[in-house]
Amino acid sequence: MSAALRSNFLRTQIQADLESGSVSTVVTRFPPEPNGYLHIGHAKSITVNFGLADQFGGRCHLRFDDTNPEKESQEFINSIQEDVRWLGYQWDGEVRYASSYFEQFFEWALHLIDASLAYVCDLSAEEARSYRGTLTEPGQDSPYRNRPIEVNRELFMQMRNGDFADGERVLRAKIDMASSNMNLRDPILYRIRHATHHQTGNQWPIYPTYDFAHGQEDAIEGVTHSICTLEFEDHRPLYDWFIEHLPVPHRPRQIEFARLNTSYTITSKRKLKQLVDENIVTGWDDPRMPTIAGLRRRGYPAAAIRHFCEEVGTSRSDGTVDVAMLESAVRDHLNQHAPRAMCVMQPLRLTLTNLAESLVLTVPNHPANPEFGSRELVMGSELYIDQADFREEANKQFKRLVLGKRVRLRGGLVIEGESCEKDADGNVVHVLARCVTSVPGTDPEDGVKPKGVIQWVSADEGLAATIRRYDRLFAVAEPSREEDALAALNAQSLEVIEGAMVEPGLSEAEPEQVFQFEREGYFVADRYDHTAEAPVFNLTIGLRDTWSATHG
RNA sequence: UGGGGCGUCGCCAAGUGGCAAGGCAGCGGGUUUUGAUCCCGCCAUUCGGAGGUUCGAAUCCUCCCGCCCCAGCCA
Repeated sequence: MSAALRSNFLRTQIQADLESGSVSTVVTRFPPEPNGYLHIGHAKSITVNFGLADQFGGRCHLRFDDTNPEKESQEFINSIQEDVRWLGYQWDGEVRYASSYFEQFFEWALHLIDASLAYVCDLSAEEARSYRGTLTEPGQDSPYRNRPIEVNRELFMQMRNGDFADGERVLRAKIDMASSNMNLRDPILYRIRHATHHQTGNQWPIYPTYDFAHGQEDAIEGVTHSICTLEFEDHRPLYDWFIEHLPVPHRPRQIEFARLNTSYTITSKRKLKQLVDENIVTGWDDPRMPTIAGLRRRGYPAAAIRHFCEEVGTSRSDGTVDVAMLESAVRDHLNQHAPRAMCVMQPLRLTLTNLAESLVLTVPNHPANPEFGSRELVMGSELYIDQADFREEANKQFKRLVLGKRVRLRGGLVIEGESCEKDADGNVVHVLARCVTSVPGTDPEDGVKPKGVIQWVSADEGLAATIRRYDRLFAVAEPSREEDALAALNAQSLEVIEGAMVEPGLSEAEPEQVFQFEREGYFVADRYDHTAEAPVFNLTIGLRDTWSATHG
C-alpha cells in the first residue's frame, strides 16, 4: 500500500501528528458491536482503519464494543471476524472486547463518584426524559444530583451487587443540565441489566454505556486515532471529558468521517434484519444483501471492494455514492482475473449439417492474458446456442445468427443459417446451419465475413446448470429515504434459470470461483449450493452493455 | 426557532491565497473471434449565493441560503 494514495483529511492529519511528534506509532481500531452482520458501510470503516494503520506502519485492533448484551451474540462475533479476514485484513494481536475492561470501567466510575463528578440517579426513564429538556430548552437538575459521595458509592455498589431491578437506577456523570449539547446533560454511565453477557456470563448486572466505554477502551489500548462516523461528533466533548477526568494511561483522539452510503441499498441493521426475518431474502448472506457475506456470495472480490472504498475517498460531507461505482470496481477486477467460459442461458438446438466429424478446439481462457492458458472444447454437429442469438430474419444491426447470414461460433467455425423448425406455438426449436469454414480461427474463403460471434455449448458434453440472475434489491436510488423501504423492493431482483447449459469443464469449478460467461457477465459458483453434479452459478455482475440500452 | 457539521461537474472527490486533479456515469471515434475489454477525444472561465480583503480567492472576512446530525437507561 505504498502507491500514491489520494490525500484526505485523515491521512493529512495523521501525517501532521507524526511529524509534530505528538504521535509516534499510529494505532487505530475497528470497533463493531456484535449485533448484526457487517455490511458495505462497515467495509468502508474497515478499509479506513486498517488502511491507515497499514499506510503509516502502525497497527489496527479488532475490538468488539460489547456493552449491550441483550442485542449481541457469539454468532455475530464469529461472522464479523470471518468478514474482516475475508476482506484481507489481520488485526493486531488477539481480538479485543470492551467487556474485558469492565472491571477497570467500574473502578473509573468510582473515581468519578469520589470526585463528585458522578451520581446515582433514581429517576425513571420517562422522568429523566422530561428533566433532560429539549433542543431549545435547558434541562433541570435531577433531585438526586447532590447525593453525598458515600451514598453514591453505596448505591453504586448495590447496583453492582444486583440489588436493584432493571431500570431502577442509573449512574450519571455530573456535567451540565443546561448544556446546549444534549450529550453533556448528565449522561448515563451505567444502567442496570440483569442479562447474560456472551463474554462475561452473569458476572455483571450493570453495563456501561457507549459513551462511558468507548474512549476508555481506546485509552487502555493506546489507540491514537479513534475514527468514527459523523453522528458521534456531538459526543466528542463527552469523550474528551472522560479522558480528562479519569486517570487513563493514554490520551486518544476521536476524529469523525462521513459514513458510506450507496445508492439502491440500505445499511440499516434493523431493516436488513427485517429482510432476513420476513424471508424476503434467504439470509444475511443472500447474494442481494449489501452485507460482506452477501457480496462475497455474490462473487464480489474482496480486492474490488477494497479498491472501491479507496476510490470513493474519505471526507466529512454526507453523500450517496452511485452503486455503479462499486459495480465498475467489480467488473474491472473480474475482467482481469476471471477465466472465460461459455454458458447458454436459454438453449436452442443447433445442427451443423455439413460437419463431417467433431473438432477439438483449443480455446484461450483469457483474451488478453496467456497465463490463463487454454482449454479444449469438442465441437460436434449437435450444439446449443442461445435463443436470443437467433432470428429468422433481422436488420443489419443484429450481429448474431440469421437465416442466410453468418456468425462465428466462439473459438470455432463460421456458420451460415440454413433453416429452422418450429413447435406448434411457432417457437423456433431447432436451427440448421452449415459450416462455411473448416479450420477454426479462419475467415471464409469467399470473403464474406461473419457478422459477429456467439457462444455455444456441445449438446453431447454440455452440463445442465442452474443460473441465478441477481439484480438490485431495490428499485429506487435511495430506499432509506422511502417511507417504507420494503415497498420499494425490486420485484425482479432474482431470476432463476434451471435449464442453462454450460461447457463441461465447469464441473470442476470450485465454490466461490468466478468465471466470465462470454457475452453474458461474471458468474460465481455458489459458495454453498454448487456441486459438480448440479452446478449452480450466481450472476455477480453483467458485462457492461452499451448496446441493448440504446437498441432495446 | 439551542448546539454541532457539511455545501467544488449528474454521483463521489483532490485542492488549504497563485490562476479547478482523478474516478464513476455520459457523449463521440478507433481496435476487436466477447455488442466486453482496450485505445483516443469531449465533459466545471468555475467552486451554494451576495458582498468585502488582495496584484491575485474554491481557498481569508461578513451576511444569507440549503442539507445532515443531536432530546435511547442503542451504538
